[in-house]
Amino acid sequence: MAAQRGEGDGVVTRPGEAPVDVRERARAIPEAAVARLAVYLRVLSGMVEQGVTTISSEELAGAAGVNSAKLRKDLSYIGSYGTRGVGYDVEVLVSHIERILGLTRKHSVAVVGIGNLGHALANYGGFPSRGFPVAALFDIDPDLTGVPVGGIPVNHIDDITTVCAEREVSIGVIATPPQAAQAVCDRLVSAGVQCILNFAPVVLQVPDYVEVRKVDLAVEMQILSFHVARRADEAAGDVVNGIGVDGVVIRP
Amino acid sequence: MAAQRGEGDGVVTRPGEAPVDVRERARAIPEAAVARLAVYLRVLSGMVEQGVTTISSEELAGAAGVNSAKLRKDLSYIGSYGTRGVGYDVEVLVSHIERILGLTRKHSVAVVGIGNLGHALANYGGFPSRGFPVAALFDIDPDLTGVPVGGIPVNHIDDITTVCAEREVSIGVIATPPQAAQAVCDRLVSAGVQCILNFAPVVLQVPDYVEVRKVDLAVEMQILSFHVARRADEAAGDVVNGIGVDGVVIRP
DNA sequence: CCAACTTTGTGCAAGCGTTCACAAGCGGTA
DNA sequence: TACCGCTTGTGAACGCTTGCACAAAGTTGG
Repeated sequence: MAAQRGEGDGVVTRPGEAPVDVRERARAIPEAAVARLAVYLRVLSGMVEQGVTTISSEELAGAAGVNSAKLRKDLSYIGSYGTRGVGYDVEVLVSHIERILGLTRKHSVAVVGIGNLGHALANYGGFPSRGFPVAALFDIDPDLTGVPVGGIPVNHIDDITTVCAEREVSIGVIATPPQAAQAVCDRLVSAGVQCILNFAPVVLQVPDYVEVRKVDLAVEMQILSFHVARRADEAAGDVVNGIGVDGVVIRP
Repeated sequence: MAAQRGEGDGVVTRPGEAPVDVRERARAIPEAAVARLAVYLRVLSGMVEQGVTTISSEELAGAAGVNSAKLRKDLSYIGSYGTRGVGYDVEVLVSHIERILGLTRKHSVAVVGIGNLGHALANYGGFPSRGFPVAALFDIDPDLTGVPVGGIPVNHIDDITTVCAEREVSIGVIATPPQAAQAVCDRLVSAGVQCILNFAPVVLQVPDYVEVRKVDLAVEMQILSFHVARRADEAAGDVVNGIGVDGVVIRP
């Protein structure tokens, strides 16, 4: 445990070759910055297509919807690849972000639960085009077994363990009803899948070494609902109390 | 600006009635806590169905996958509704969280873009059952106009403004291809929609008063990819340096 | 070659959010 | 009633993230 962090151990003490390598760097990147790097990457990919070769932090930040200082700090986590007075070379930046995000390897994806959402995910072009080929589909319904969806035949969930191991699936996507989610998750884990994207509205229990990200539509809606309510209350309440927005007093 | 926060201004100084009301409280709840409240609510709803009447912070925290201290702090933002030595009354907690999240009103939803994802969303049972009735669907394809999806006929996107205003839509969901997203967003905004849930992989430009939340599948996958890569590098690197997981030294 | 201008990379301080630790409060029991 | 054990609610410390502001470093033009 104690040997994991710090700058005085491991890599740095070795004199030869790269002094601070990707691995050491990757470890230090804040989670929040990683999420933004993915956004920058998408924006930059669009730039490449438009033939843009160079971009300043100000421009890129604007396109990504963040503060330029934050953008520069985020990029500084992955190294210094900009040119002062000029900006960043778009292609260089793209390749470095891809490297840091681990996109130089393909990550096979398995989708479990071929309902409405599962269908949408299986057909979603955004996955394969960004290095996430869908390698397997699973459902509990025997009638679906063998039926191709998005070009891939559906397997039965009893075969998750074998098929996932066989096809070297590294990311499992759970799009099942909530009741089935934990059981599916357990199977994925026992198949060696270490990363899970969970669309089912349940809190999954997994071993420490498994990374879970969840997308919960109901939660997203409720957060929006909160803002609607807050706004309505603010408008009503502020006037009632004789105080308008920004503390401006409203005469009765 | 300066009059917005603090405890010595506005509401608190008024002696009568409720001393600190919902409005003032809602404003102070951190965004992160709001997201968790929605999760607590779902867990609690499950508890109600199981007939559980009382629950401790420790139990609820476990079920929601968070630290119990964090849970208590989150609940403290909405008021003190627990009983020391006992725990929380499940139903009381549910009704207070619903009130804070603004779920006492119905929030009509419009889904724009009836492709794979749009279909899935239109048919998603989780929306109406949690107080988010789907009131309108839109697509650019004239062939889809009038066709019912999930019981609701699809309208053409040219009619967004009128239909949304008419049906009092408060939340817009964008499930279009990225190219169309900004234009659709602009229409929703001009229809008076103040909250948007965006599935398109673009950064939307909106006025300050509009709340946007985005769900970006590619970004989620890339974050997972980052963790896969980091883990692989760690394992490889640590062994190369003669140091295994948890700092255990591996003899050569 | 120098000066003026542009843009990066980063030290630092402020702001949030999380976690700890414990006093305060409640129910049960003798 | 007085005590005991349990659980909440919260002040305070800590750590992560953000935003500012500026030195460093590069380019361009003369």
